[in-house]
Amino acid sequence: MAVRKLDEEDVEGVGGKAAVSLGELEKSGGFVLRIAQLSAFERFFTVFGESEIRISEFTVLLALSENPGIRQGVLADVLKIKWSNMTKLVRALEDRGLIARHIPHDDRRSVVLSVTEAGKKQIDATAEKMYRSDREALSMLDDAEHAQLIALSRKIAGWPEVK
Amino acid sequence: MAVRKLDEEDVEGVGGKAAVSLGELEKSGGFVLRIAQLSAFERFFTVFGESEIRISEFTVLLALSENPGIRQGVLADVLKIKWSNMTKLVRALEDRGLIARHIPHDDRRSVVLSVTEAGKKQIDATAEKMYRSDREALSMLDDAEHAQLIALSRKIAGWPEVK
DNA sequence: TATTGTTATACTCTATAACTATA
DNA sequence: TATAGTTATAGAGTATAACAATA
Repeated sequence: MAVRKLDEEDVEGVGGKAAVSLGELEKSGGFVLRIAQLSAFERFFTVFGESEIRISEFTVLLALSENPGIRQGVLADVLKIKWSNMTKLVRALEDRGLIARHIPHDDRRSVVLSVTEAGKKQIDATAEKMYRSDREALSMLDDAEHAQLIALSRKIAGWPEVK
Repeated sequence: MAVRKLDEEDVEGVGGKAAVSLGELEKSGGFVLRIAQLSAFERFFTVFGESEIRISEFTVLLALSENPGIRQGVLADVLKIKWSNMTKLVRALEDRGLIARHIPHDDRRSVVLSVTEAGKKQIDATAEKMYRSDREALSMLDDAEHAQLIALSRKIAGWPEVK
C-alpha cells in the first residue's frame, strides 16, 4: 500500500476563501457571539479612529456621568472590570484631571468617583462621535434588528428587561 | 461661598448595587454586545471548567475537522486570528500530535492542516461537553431567541444568511 | 512584486493573590 | 472577620514589523 500523497487531492477547493464551513460550531451561540463582537469592534475602531482617550476609559467616564458619586467597585462590577484593573483605569483618568476621587465619611474604605469639568468637556467632545461610529459599525442591521440585538444582549448580561 | 462637602450628600443611594443606569450607553449596540459576550464567556468557563485544551485551540481543531486540508491563513482569517498568532497556536497543536502540517506541491509557500487520529479523539472527548456548556451559558434564551442571536451575529460578522 | 507563513517583540487585557485600611 | 480598594505580577490575547521562501 503506497503512502498517499495527501497534499494535492485533499486541498482542492478548500484553499480558496469561499467555501469554509464551521459545521456545528456555527450553531454555538457563544462562538458566533464572540465573532460578532470582534467584527463589530474591528469596524468600530476603523470608524472611530484614533482618539486621546481609550474606549474602556471613555466608557467609565460616561457611566460615571450617569451615576455621579458611584462607588468604584460597584462601577467595576457593572462594567465587568476587575477591581485591580479598575484601580489603574481610574488612576489614569484622575491623572488627566477627568475624574475626581472622594473618600466618603460614612465608609472610609470606599472610593467615590465623579466627573470633573474637564471630564464633562471630554464627554461632549467624544460622545456623539462614539455613538455615530457605534451605529455605523452595526449598519448592516436595520432598526428592528438593532433593537433585537440590544434586547438579547441585555438578557444574556442579566440586565432588567425594559429600561 | 463655602467649599461644599461632596462626600456625603452626593453618595446617598448610589453606593448600593441596585440603581445603576448607564444612560445612552445602554443603547449602544457595540457596548451591550460586548457585555453580553463577556457574560456568556464567564458563564461558559464556569460550566466548562478546566480542560487540557484551550478554547481557542479547540475551536481551531473543530474548524479544521470541518475543513480538512484548509490552508492555515484561510482558517486564521475566518476565525479572526492574526497569522503571526496562528503560527503559535498551530505549533502548539502539532506539538501535542493533534494536527499535522503539510506543504502542498502546487504552492510550496502555503501550509495545509489536517486533524490526526489523536486530534479526532480529543474532539470526541470534548465536543459534546463544549456544546452543552455553551447552551447552558445561554440558558436564559429560549430556542427562538437563541436562533435570533445566531442570525443577528452572523449578520454582524458578515456571514451568509442561511447557511 | 505579491503572497504565505514565521519570528521577535511589545502592548493591552485579564486574572490572581497578598496586602492595607477600615468596618 | 468581612469588605473596599491597592499593589505586584503573571499570563493570555492581540498587534506590528521585519524577514524567508515561494509564486
